[in-house]
Amino acid sequence: MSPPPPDGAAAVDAETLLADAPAGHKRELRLWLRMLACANLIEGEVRRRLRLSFGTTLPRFDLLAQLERAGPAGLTLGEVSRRMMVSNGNVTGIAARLVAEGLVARRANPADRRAGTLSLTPRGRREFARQSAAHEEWIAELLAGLTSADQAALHRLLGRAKGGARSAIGGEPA
Amino acid sequence: MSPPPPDGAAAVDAETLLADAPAGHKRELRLWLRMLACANLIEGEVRRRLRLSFGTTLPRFDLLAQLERAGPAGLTLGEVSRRMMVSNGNVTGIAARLVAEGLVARRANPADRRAGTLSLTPRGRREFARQSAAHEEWIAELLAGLTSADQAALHRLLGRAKGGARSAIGGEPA
DNA sequence: CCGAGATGGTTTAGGTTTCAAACATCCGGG
DNA sequence: CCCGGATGTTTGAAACCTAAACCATCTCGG
Repeated sequence: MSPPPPDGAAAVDAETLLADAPAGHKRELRLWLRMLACANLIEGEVRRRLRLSFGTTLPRFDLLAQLERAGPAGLTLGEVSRRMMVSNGNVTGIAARLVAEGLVARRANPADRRAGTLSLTPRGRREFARQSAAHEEWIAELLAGLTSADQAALHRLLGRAKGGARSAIGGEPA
Repeated sequence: MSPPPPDGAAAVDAETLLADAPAGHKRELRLWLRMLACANLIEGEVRRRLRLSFGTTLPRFDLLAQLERAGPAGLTLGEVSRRMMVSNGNVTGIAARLVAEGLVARRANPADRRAGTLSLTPRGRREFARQSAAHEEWIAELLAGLTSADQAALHRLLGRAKGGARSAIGGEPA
């Protein structure tokens, strides 16, 4: 399992990781590493720009997006946690910071005294509108290397990959 | 009893986020959200399995992979940082834990007393071999929904996307 | 009414991550 | 030789993230 690594390459990233796996599933591995590198590249740039342009972070932005999308009724913490696919304890902290910044309001639910409901303040709504517009431009810019047809094909293939992964995760407790 | 990993959640995920953006670059946005969802789905499952099967984490695994690939000469902390595309301060902490666990050796460089060199211990090499084999199987399993042709096409498109993003990042300090 | 379990949230402990600032060391010019 | 800048690493603060333990409340059966 330790092939003498034919050393070389100066500019290396995660993709070069396993240039020569010995046996079977080398192709899948390379595909995965490329997908990961691509997603991390874009995500990192988005995080960087959110920080530089708005002094915020991706989790904050995502939470605001969920509330914007949910409308004036707002969401409970648990609902936000499910939609963002993160742990509930995580949402507690992010929401606390957004409330402290005045972008999100939190009020108690009279019907269920356990649940707190989050919603955007007017300022939060305004701020998210700014951020969201910039975010959309950034993504378009970062994906500008793809033609329309490329985008469609990629979208379709990723859908298939996502479905396969989801069934592999949910279906088989290997 | 906190709900199991926030994966199941039949209802909504990041993709549903912006079902109806008003204006221009909706298509790119949807593509990006799908890519992100797909990568996060797989990455999360890999993290989960690394934790359950080996009691380790993805960054630790990645660092071992870099050292394995680098061969017996090892790498400096800075070189590892560049290859993993993470900050140097980050590598300090991860390496410290791996050294404490006995999987990685750290020795001073007589030629440059600033730089520390990391390399795998025999135990580290053995342990990584186990983890790496399992990891390769997992990836193959998680991507099993794709035919060989799908994989090739996806690989090509992601390469194009990655190149475009890279040039958009490096080229224009917008 | 009352207790058991389910559900919503918070807290705690451990890791990961980044940035910025400090520190250590090397290298080159004067 | 010595000073300044470049380079390698560490440290500290703040945020994020999870899992697990815990608390508060709700719901439902008896």
